[in-house]
Amino acid sequence: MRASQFLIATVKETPADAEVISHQLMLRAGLIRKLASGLYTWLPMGLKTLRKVEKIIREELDASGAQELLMPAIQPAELWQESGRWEQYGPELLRLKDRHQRDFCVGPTHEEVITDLVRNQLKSYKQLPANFYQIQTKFRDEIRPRFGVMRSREFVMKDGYSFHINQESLQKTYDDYFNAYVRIFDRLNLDYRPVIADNGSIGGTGSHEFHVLAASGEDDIAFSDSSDYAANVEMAEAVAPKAAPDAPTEEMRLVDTPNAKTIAALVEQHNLPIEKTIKTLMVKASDEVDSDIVALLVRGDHELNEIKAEKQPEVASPLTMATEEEIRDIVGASPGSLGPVNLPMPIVIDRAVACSSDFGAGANIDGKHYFGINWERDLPTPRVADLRNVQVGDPSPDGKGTLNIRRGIEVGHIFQLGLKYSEAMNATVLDENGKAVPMTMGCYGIGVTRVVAAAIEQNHDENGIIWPESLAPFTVALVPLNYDKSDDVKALSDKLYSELKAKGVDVLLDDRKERPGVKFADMELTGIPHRLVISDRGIAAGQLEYKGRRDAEASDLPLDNAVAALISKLGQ
RNA sequence: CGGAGUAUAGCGCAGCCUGGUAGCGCAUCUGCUUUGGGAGCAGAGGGUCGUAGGUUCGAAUCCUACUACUCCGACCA
Repeated sequence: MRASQFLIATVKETPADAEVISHQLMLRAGLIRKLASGLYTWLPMGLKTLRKVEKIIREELDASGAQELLMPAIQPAELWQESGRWEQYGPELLRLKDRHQRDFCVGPTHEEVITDLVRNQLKSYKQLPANFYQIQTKFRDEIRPRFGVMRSREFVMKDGYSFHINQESLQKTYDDYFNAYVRIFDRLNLDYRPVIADNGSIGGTGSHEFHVLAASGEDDIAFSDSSDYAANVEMAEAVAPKAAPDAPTEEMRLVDTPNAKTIAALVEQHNLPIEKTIKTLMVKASDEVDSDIVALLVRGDHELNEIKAEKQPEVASPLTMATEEEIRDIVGASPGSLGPVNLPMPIVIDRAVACSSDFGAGANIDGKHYFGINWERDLPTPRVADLRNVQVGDPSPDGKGTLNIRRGIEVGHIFQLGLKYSEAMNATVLDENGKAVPMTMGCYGIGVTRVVAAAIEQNHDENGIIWPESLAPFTVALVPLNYDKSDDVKALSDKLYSELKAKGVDVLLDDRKERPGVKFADMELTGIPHRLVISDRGIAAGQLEYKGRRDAEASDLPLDNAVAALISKLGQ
């Protein structure tokens, strides 16, 4: 490609509304332009990269046995009513009516459409497993789009769906997808981790997210320092610090704590170690228990994990904190003086609380706490559960090493759906006995547009993007100086350009009538991995200047062997 | 959804408080010079000041409504 015939829409100034580096660089390098909140045009330079991501995904999925198809972006409401999600999905689902006043939505995902297709096409267990994917534009009306294409409303997603006669078959395809994702993200040169993820309300039996590690990520990932254990903090198991509490050494006593309404104040004013304090959180109860609210106890230095809390049978879903009035009605004290002693409601305690001894907690009397509380001696041990977020330094749940926590950008998610959609939508096949059975399903997503942003978060410097070759819009930039004035420079540049093109190298010839500084800055900003400078000076010396995008200094290639020497540098 | 803020040329901003008919930098166009790190000089073009209404002799400026966009929040005992 000649730069004079290609839109190079670089800008010097950083756009005011771009927060994260990838968003800033995608705008500055001329990859995207905003149309409206959460809606972006992909300019030619950005689309080249997007297509390279798609190509890698296609190659690996095709090799793993998935078949590509393409479904409509607009979907009829009937299918969503069948699955129950027309009511469940909420305002993120963009709904619209056609000229006949029939209801439709713009697809945020395609479980309903693929399930409808498969139930109509596949009738026998002999046709399973079936495994389809598409790369297609989705729309989710996000509460708050941000970070450019990282969280946009319209985005390109690879979504795959598989159908099986049993769990064993699903597990095999699930593993195939897992391995294909590993190959895809390896080829994309991303620093990523597959992590154990929440199954969400869908249930099912297994789920992994693939996270690119980056400070701007919106999820916390916990991973072991000495094994490959990694999990979303939402899911990471917090193991008990020890098997049982120590024997009591203190008497339980009622202490006046008029100014200690928070754990921090309690610790500061009463010389209590924070790990000897207990937080009592009150949430709405489910129908399972004979109470309006339930108490959840975590240690003062720990945080409640809302996902784990919501899974407790005593707790109403979605998790809702009790109001101050509700607490006062039942307990007769304010938040800030709550604790397990004499508490008239069901209690669930975290594992770390269960092995605490001589601890302090509210007395359920305003301005008073009990200190020196011990389970069994002072009150029965309530039901124990894993309720808290893991923290840095916690032991890894697999028993190997301790946990670190870093931010991650979710770029992929694989999910065992089980029978959720096939039962709701009556998607069955006949088994060996001629009996209709619902198909077991899996679904598998990659945020294609988000991958581009995530890659920039990991690969940039003060001069711009640093593309790995697998993602670069162009592999090589030819930068001639005085292309329009020097016949020698022009002849050599054109010759190199056609030779590299003939070898299949994706090359950009910067034949623009610009000063050298402009060309250098643009080639660096847009992140092209290899650069050759063609100048009269170099020609006279019999050399071409080469610089890799990550190199500190340029080096020289012999002129008579330049193409071969350059090609030997590619793919390293 | 709750809170805060912004809206003036393609981009980044000043002007608004204290009303008098719009300006700066970059970008664009023309000419000359320059040509290995986002050039210099000279000139030019480009704005219904987000939209609608109000106050006023007069509104970018004051008032009202609306719209769009941005940021913060939705872990607290």
